Amino acid sequence: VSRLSRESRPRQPYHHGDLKNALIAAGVEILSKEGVSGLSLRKVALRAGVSHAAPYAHFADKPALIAAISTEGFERLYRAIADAVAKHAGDPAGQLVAGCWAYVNFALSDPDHFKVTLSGVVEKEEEHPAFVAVSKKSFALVVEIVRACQAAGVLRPGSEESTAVAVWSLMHGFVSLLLENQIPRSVRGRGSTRALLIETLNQIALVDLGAAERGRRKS
Amino acid sequence: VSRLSRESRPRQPYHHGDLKNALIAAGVEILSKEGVSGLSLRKVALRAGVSHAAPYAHFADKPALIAAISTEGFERLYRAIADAVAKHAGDPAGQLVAGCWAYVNFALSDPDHFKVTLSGVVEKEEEHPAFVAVSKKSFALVVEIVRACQAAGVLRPGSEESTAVAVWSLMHGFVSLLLENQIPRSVRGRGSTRALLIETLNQIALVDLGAAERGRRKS
DNA sequence: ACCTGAACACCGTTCAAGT
DNA sequence: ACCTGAACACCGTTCAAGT
Repeated sequence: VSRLSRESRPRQPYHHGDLKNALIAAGVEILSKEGVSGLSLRKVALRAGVSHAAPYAHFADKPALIAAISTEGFERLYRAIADAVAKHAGDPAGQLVAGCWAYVNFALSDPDHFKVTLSGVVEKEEEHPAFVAVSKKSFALVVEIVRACQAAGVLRPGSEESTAVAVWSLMHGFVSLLLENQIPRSVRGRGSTRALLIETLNQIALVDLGAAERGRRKS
Repeated sequence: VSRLSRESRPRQPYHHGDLKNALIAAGVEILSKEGVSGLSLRKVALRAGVSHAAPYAHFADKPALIAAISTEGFERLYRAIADAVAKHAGDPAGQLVAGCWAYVNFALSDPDHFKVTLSGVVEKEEEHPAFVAVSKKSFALVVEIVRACQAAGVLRPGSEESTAVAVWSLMHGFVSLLLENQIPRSVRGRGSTRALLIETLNQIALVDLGAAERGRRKS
């Protein structure tokens, strides 16, 4: 009998379709709502509606689940930047600003997911190929933006990769310091987060990246 | 009798001189050796030679101890940068490079202490005035370096504070990405960490910050 | 293959009690 | 004031057992 009922629902697993992804989704949700200190495997299992030991059928341990959550976050980030780049095709300065703004926006809208994504895996990267893949893809995207900006005279000429490292470092540091409240009120109070971002990017650019925006507002 | 023995060792507390600082030191040690995941209040207490409940006489909870460890780390960082600045008095470009190198060095020599220091406190800063104080002091030091560099034509003119935010962001992002293995091998393999730092700083500087160093090597 | 329930070691925190 | 020991709720992980 049991064999027959199994054959009648051939690919339907035990509990519900896709526990692995349900666990990742539950983890992301808890992270957003309760922060990293509230993220426990037992709570994730409870939210997914399974026993506290069930996750071990899909993840070796807690760090493995966190790696999956990080990968999910990095993919979101990549898509956000890629969308920004697509929306400003043919406008390198616009791509630079929009791409960076997407980075800032992701971090501010879901700080804990961002933090886990960019500083949660650390060791044993080789065990998480999907994470490494999206990380490489993202860096390649930054290199692409930098190349277009260099050709348009928006960024200095020179090694694309070195400049990409500088741009990403500048952005990542800016966002991190923002999240950690390390940017003094005297600076933060001077304008919107977006204005502050552009002011910061202007330190590395050869043109005034805020000019287009201000022009648009005036016209 | 008990009153007499207490008067004979008047300022000698119960167990040993200064448990509060002993707990901080124990925490820093565990952090360096076992990483942030190995840092538990119970282990800290054990290492300091007291019961697991004793820390609560000095710290409200675990976050309070972590805040103290962060403050300690930030003070180390401040001293390292201040030393670098002092050693290169009258040489703004040298101060910039040496100050940034001190930052990188602290992060690489004790990654977990660095990470906890710069992204461990987060909430309720107003409850940790010593942390806020050293953070402000550090930012002021960066502003000072920036001012000297602007006067010497090493960094662009403009708002000192905005430029300081950019310099610190660049540095913090660079170090963070380095620690998280987010800088591709194709870039990291091109030279020493110091050479990579200078290449990154050059993206924001008006002069070649590596020139002095290369000149020194040749002469 | 996928999941449950009991079990173990470890953790943060509280509290009555000791000096 | 400073510290101990017992206690509680929660956690990560393992494992025999169930379907």
